[in-house]
Amino acid sequence: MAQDSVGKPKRINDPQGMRSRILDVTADLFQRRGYHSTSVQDVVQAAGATGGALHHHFPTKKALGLAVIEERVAREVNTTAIEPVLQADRLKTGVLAFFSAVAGELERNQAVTGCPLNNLAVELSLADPDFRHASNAIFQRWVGVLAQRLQDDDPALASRQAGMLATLVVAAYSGAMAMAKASQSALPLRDCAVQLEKLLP
Amino acid sequence: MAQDSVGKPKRINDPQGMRSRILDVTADLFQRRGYHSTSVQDVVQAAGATGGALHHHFPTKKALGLAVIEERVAREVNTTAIEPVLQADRLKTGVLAFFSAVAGELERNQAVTGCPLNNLAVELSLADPDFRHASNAIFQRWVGVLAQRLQDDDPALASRQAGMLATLVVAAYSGAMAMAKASQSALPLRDCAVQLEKLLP
DNA sequence: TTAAAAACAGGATGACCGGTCTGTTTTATG
DNA sequence: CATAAAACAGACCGGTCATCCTGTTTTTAA
Repeated sequence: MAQDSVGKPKRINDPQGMRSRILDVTADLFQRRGYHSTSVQDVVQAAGATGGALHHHFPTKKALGLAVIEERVAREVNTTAIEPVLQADRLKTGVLAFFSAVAGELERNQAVTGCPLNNLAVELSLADPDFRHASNAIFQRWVGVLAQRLQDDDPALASRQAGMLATLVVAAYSGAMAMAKASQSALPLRDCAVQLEKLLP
Repeated sequence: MAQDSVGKPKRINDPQGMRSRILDVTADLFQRRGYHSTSVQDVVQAAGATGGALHHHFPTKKALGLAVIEERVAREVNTTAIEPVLQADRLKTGVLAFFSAVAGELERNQAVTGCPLNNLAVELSLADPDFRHASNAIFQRWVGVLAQRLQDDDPALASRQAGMLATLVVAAYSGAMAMAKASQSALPLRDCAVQLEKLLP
């Protein structure tokens, strides 16, 4: 019952937690509505924060968007698209598992919100060079890792060829997600997976 | 010198021309900046029109966006992506020519603005069901035409298989254009074309 | 010829946007 | 304990946004 003698603080300063929470809810809002349709007010409300707190951690909306891309989108691409592929016995197995996993999740959910990287890259690449570079860096890393894995699987595979194959995998996924978003169906993803299976070594 | 006896009209009413001009400049603005970053003021200025004229032809921004998708984007997909494929001797030839033509144009221009259908589909599919349906209809028609052409080329090809191949072609193109937009390079497009060549019959 | 509708003109409006600003509380530092 | 910096609170502001509104001109149709 008795309070600590120092009294209850009216506020708990948790800079890391606050910043992380803001990034989380912003990434979620961006995913569902996009960058331009999400206002900083929306973020403040959804995060249960204040304008002052938001401005302290992210002085501009652009800084917030950049942080979302570099810290949240990059992380999600890493955990959902890159790591599973690296852990599989072969790239082909991993890629197909990745496509299947995403398609399964889309079918479980009621709405297809698309690929976060693709969504923001398409919306923001021309709006600002910084956004473009941040998006492109993730694409490049993604393709690079897949290409490297292809060469690890088969050392005889030419580097150029591995890069082109990896590019197709990422492009097919991004495009299929755009089509899935428009059709609200996981079918494009599954269709592409079937075809990629025939092409990948 | 002398004016016509009926006098010079202060204004020329050209409803079709005005509507068409508005759609043209709006499609261009959407392509470069996207839907939400384009204001109706921007459209009015770029079209050399007035708020009244714009509101007369398109009472809301949504109506304008819908018309752009249904009349301009659909037309562009048709002329640049569908017709060349139908006119080629085989789908494979047409698809490769299409990829190559787009890549060539990207390399000639200084900026890669992406695929108009993909741009708007990704930005607007979740914003409004009407936008989504309009985008999806174009995707569906595109895939449908390619699949039909595949079956025409080879009557032995299963319908399901043709549909999946067509989906991959469209997805690879859309995704490659997103990557091209982020990297400001036509390379993703060329890479995907090389890989598709190996897969297409 | 005349009435009505269509095609425009252009200003007004209220909501909302991102950014700023001042002030208060908490925490780190010496 | 003292002091400064960091972390947050919350109001405020100028600008922009999409839409609406009232007129005026042109065209159609009767």
